[in-house]
Amino acid sequence: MRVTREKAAENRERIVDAAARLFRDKGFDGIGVDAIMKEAGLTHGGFYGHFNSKDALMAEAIDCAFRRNAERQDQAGTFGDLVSGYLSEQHREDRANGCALSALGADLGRQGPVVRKSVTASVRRQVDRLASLLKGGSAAARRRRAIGTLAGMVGALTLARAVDDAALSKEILAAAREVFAKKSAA
Amino acid sequence: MRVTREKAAENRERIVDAAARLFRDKGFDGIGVDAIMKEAGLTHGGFYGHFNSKDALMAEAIDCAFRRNAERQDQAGTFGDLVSGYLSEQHREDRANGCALSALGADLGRQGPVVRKSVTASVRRQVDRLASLLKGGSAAARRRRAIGTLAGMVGALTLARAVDDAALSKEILAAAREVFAKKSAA
DNA sequence: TGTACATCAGTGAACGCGCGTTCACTGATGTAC
DNA sequence: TGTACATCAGTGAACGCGCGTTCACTGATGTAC
Repeated sequence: MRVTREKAAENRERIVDAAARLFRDKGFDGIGVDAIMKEAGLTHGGFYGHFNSKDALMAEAIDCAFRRNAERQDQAGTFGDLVSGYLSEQHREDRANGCALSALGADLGRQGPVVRKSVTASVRRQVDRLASLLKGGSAAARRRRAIGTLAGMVGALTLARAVDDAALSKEILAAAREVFAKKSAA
Repeated sequence: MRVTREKAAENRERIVDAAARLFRDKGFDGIGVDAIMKEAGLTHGGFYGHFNSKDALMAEAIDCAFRRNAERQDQAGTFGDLVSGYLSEQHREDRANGCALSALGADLGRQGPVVRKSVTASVRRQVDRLASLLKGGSAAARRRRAIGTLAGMVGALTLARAVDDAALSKEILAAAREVFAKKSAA
């Protein structure tokens, strides 16, 4: 049953959107084309009318995830707000809509060139954004501190999610907020 | 062909050892029982004489990986040495023998209770170790800084491996060393 | 505007491969005498 | 110490399932007149 071109384009978007969430939630290997299509309200057979492969979807999905998060961060005000929001328990619980770097972590380094390129662009963007919110010190020092902060954010969230003890998880986030979100001198 | 009990125990160790390296290198889903057994010099059929499931091996393998790294770190001298070593390009290249937290990252949070428990114990141990190497400030402040440092280490290595640009990867490690390895006041 | 036909988005069955797991078998080891 | 038998670590074929991918088909949309 053919649908309008408009509707088809909307379906495509829904697939990418579902994939962006499901990949972050379950990992690239934790979710199949079948489940993604079902989540998008379609059947799996139509998948290859929209994408060449699961890999191609992974690339688009991660791009989508990065774009969404970038838009959201554009709203967050200060350096401290951005870092604290990232290191919140809410973000820890919401892998599906959170930062793709911490949701997919080490697996990103094992992906193909298209995904890696997207990751690299996103890391650059996030470093620039953090650096732009810092004051004081040389530009080089601000950039160094931005990199360290991004690393701390990604690492702390990863650890807070990996650990099976609620108190320790909470402590990790709180300590990281203390260390990274404070506007101490650069 | 039966082998001596001694040889069988040694074979078991070789399986765990191979798994510990291969899982870190390729990810839990990136390597199969077949390949692990081959790496250990055996055929896949014998696997279930040693382990109940691939999951059971994952738990033992990650435990083994953590133990090895803990032993190695017992030798590293100062706080700065430990952090700099972790944030070295050599460590970045050697996923298979490096830190399991950064090698498996977000996937750890999706594992079963046995793996998670092992991860939690390792995180605790590493935080304690880092805190014990810090001087100055209250015990609580040292612990906070230890947590922040561990997060920064894991995050920076993850990012350095995820990025596809050699210069940026190098810069991330260098910046993280600058931010985290320096013995600035707590 | 209406009709006839071509197009093509989506469906659902099927394919093929990889992988975790099982099993009958082998033959060297371990044990009982 | 030597012999006979039971045990069991490892082998390799096979099973079954899931998953990425393909394909013939459907029927509504888009287009040509």
